[in-house]
Amino acid sequence: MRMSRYFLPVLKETPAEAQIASHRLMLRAGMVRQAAAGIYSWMPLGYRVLKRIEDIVNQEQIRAGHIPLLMPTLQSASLWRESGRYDDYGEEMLRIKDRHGRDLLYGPTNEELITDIFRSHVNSYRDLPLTLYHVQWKFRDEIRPRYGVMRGREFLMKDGYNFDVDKASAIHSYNRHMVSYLRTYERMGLQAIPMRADTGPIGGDYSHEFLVLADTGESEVFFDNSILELNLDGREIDFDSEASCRAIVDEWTEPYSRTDETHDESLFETTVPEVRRRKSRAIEVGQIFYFGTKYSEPMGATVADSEGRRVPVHMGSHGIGVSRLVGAIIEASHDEKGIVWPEPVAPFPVGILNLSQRDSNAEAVCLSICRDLEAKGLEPLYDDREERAGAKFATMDLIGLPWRIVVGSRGLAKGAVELTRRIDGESETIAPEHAAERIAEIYAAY
RNA sequence: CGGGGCGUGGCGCAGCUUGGUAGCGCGGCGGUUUUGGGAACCGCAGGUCGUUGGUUCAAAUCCAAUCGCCCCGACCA
Repeated sequence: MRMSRYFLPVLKETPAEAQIASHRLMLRAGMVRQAAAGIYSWMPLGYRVLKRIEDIVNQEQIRAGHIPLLMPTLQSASLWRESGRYDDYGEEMLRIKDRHGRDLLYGPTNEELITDIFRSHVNSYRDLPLTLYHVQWKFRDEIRPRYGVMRGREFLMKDGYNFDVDKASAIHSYNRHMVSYLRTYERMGLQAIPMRADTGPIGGDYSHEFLVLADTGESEVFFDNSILELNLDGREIDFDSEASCRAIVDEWTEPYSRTDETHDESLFETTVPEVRRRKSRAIEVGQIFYFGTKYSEPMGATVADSEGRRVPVHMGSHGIGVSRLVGAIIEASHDEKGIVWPEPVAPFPVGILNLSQRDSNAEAVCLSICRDLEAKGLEPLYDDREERAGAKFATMDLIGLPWRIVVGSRGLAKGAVELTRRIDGESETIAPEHAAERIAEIYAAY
């Protein structure tokens, strides 16, 4: 993509409303524009990142055996009256009337809808287990939205729902989700720690939240430092195997890790050696629940078991804050110059800076590198603007592409271009004809 | 919802106390000179001063109402 033809409205100055790094940087990098309090338009660059994250979420869901569908944003109040949550949910739920005076709501979550779908079409234990999910916009009318997309009112969320014939099977679904979530975050370059959580308004017995450490996080967390050493590191996982999922869950839930809601100071002190006790702020980026028959009973979601008896299904729900992750990743990965995208979620894999825009040779070299990259399925962002070097560097640093290739007549005289890594500024000189190959090698690891 | 603050060109702000026909920096457009870390100069364009009503010869400025946004708190993925 030629920057001169792209739409990238970057800001040199910081808009006054931005309080935290991710919000400030998303506005400055032209990723989002606020449309109303807590509601944002996603500009092209931000949209690309959002899609990258959504893609990873989808891939990992499908890998775990979960099935995508798409439910509406607007829902009829009647199902919510059936579950009893129309009144319980409170002011946070945006209520709307249509022209006939019927009560609608902009869904803050989808348990009712999914349960309705399930009960209409699934009747036998033979159809279980089943996990359905979607990635859809939600609305929660927060009293005070803030921190940009980190706590907006409208947000994109992956929410999934598992249906199992009994508790044991539902617990496996719970474990499978935990493992799949760990994989998902790890692929985005994030270290997300599962922590025992309150079940909140959704209800139920089992719940873990996934938290990313960041000074600006809204939660206070307490954990055993040893949990930071855990990683999946691409290990093979059999999501159908209860034992294999449970082993990973055990590994991650063995070290103490809790949010302030569930923190137990004396347990913390007696079970974790002092040198490993850590306290931090963190951002919640996902949560999983097992809630048994909370919705299936009142809503009549039952299946015939192997003896022909109708039993309510055991359910769980699971959420990943897709739009929030964009902010969370920036909180976890930025410096004074701008964003530092991890490769898997970067809006473009590499930026090409032409520092000698009027040198036709430099232009030809840049275009040739672009073609080579595109042939390998990598789309670079080519800064071909009539700008001075400083402005190009500053823009590239701000938008945080993980790699940049600098092409200038000075280097070309020696037959070289410069390849630089955003995170640490480490660079190497390389022949232009090898540049694309080098980038492809780097990205092959992701 | 309680407390505080702010709405002036795309962004950041001054002007308001003490009414007199709107200004600065950045950005944009044209030109010249520049050209490896946010260039310099010249010129130009762009503003119903959030909105409505009131006071006044005259309102960005004073008064009232209203809308929007931000911060602290309670609430939350």
